[in-house]
Amino acid sequence: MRLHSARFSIILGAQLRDKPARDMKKPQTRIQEKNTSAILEAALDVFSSHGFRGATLDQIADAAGLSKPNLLYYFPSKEAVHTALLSRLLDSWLDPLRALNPDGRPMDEIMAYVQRKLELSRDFPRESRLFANEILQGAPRIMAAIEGDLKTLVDEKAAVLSAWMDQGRIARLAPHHLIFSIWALTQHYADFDVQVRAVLGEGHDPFAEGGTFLETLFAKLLRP
Amino acid sequence: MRLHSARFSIILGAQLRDKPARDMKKPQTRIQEKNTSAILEAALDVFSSHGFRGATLDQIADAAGLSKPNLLYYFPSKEAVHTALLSRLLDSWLDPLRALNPDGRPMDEIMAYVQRKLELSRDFPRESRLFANEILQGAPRIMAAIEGDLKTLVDEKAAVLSAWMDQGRIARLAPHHLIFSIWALTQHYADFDVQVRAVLGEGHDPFAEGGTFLETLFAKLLRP
DNA sequence: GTCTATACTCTGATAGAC
DNA sequence: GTCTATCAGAGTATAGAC
Repeated sequence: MRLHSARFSIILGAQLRDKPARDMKKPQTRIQEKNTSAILEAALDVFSSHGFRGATLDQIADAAGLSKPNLLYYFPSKEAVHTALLSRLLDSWLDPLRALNPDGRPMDEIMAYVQRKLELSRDFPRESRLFANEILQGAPRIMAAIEGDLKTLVDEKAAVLSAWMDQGRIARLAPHHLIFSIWALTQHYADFDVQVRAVLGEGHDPFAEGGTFLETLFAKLLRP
Repeated sequence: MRLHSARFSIILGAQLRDKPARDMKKPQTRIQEKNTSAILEAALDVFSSHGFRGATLDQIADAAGLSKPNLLYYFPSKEAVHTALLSRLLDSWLDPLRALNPDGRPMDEIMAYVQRKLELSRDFPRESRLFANEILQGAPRIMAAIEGDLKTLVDEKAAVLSAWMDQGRIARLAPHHLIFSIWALTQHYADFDVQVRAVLGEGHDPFAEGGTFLETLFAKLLRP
């Protein structure tokens, strides 16, 4: 499976960076816009590598090139920064699954989904780890969205997969677990990146090799 | 795939609980032994659900039924508690892979490994999350072991898999990535437990369903 | 061995000058 | 809008009584 760095990632990248969030002050001047995104960029770095409680406003402010009170001028609290990041992320995170087309060719659609998810892991590993941190810690700030939008979307797409199975166009499998397996396999390359690289050693491109491997895996798995 | 809660888990459970760690004061009296394991039990709870920095000694001491200074009588620092947990964990964590027998029947050996890993996720989810937290945050306190023991063991077992592939006894695949896929798929059920349960809804047993799904997946994947 | 008291640092957040 | 100064609380760790 060839991962293209092209159109899809660029579009999603723009979404991940620019989509306004609910708890964010609406940017008005150019300076405000610049500072706000500097804060979110820095916060993504810090939250994704230390978790919510492990991250400090000092670290974020430093990385954003602002003073701590100045950061708190843009966001009312640490929690608000985190929420702003998560709410921007979740929506974009679901787009690849939304794009799974019930009228497409089953194999192509699923393979494209796997590929898009792997691209997300490759191009937005910090976002993946931010999400993983949140889930790992019990999803205290995101549970509603998971039980709501996420579950709704997954149920809908699981029904699509199930229909394809009924028609004998792909192998019969538990559709929800098929989706979990795509998440697990693709996100592993982002979330466990340091372990993957350490175990593979020098001279490997985990994402390229992973892409090939996953293409084979799902081809064999889905063949009716 | 039927997950048995029996012998294997009990043995590993004992290891995870009782194996002495390097940075731990050697228990001597019965009281010391009891307090030390109460601390480690409590620390596992807290570290696995909040990460290293997110965990506090207050929480751990409370959960262990001790005062904070008393906790610090048994372990010299927060870091020491964490290290004690991790070093006990890592060794036991690798046992299932060690047990992969080069002289066994390839399919049986790999399936047994998958099953054991899934049992670990089911029976020791906190340990899995402790490990995931550590890797996610860049493995600052465990990198040496990953580049050392873990890599050595994986390389060794990858060679076994590769030999089986050469003999045509299982399908040809990138052996390291095959191992990653087992880790990713089985650990997902522990690490993303709240998401899996929220998406599945009521009335599901994620681990039982996952066991069946993974058995099918690897049967199809490995068939020559 | 265990506790109370406390030292000292870090952290999130606010006040108020400019 | 941005900064310095600062507060109150939480955090790790230690001293010292018992």
